[in-house]
Amino acid sequence: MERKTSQRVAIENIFQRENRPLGVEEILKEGREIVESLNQATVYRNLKLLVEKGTLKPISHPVLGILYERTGRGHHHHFHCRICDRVFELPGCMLSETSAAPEGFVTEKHEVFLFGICPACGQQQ
Amino acid sequence: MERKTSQRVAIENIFQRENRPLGVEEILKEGREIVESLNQATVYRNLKLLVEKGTLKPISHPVLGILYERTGRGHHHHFHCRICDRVFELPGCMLSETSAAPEGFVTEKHEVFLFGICPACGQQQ
DNA sequence: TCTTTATTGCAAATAAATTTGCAATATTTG
DNA sequence: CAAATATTGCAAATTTATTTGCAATAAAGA
Repeated sequence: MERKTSQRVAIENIFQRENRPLGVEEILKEGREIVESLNQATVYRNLKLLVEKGTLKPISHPVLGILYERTGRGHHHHFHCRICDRVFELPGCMLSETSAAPEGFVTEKHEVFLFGICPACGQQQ
Repeated sequence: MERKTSQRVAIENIFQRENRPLGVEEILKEGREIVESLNQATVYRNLKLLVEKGTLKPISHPVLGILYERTGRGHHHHFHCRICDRVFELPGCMLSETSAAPEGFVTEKHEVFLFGICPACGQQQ
């Protein structure tokens, strides 16, 4: 049966706390602040389990590569801050799929990636 | 000085003819129909030159990875057909950057990827 | 607490994409 | 046409991301 290890708990907590898509490197870095021995392989293994369990799903970001985000939060877009390099989920959708493509194209789904400066970084300037 | 080899010309012609973003594999496959000896390394080397020259630019597609498209065609979105796996450029933009992100986020640019069925594949069904 | 075994850390192994060394080839210019 | 050298094909080398074998560790239940 599945065991509740400190590293597994740490990884899950990081997703809860950050509440945004995270990459392996980021998870590893933050995870080591909680469990200093945390290894890359452990992160990969737990991410795989969490994806299989349906807790997380991988997304492919055009700049940052593969990130993991929590499932079950409905359609949303992604915002990438060029200052802090964090990605945020933006709930809601301002894109009309029917008018997004010309006549003849049947749009079934879409992904929107926004780039710029997040509120936290904007204030510090 | 730069030489006009058959393989270089072939690669440039493929972009002209297809008029859509292309991946290395696709370029190699089509290129070999023109110059059968065409090698992968040659494709990579020529793509690099064309990018440096400013003729092409790489885009990172969330599903297909890195594709190359011709520069100077203004802002557009990308449509990926799940039947033929081709990517098309959709000129125009139906996304309002100001309303795309909540208060506090400063959006500087964006990328939209649409997924579905292209006109050609839609007709064949 | 003891036993079972899931999980971890580490290093080595894979996988996939891209680059590079080098001899052979082909384009360009005199 | 000959000479100079940019370019190619090929295979090996890199690079980066991810996976795996294995012995050591640590949850969980009896």
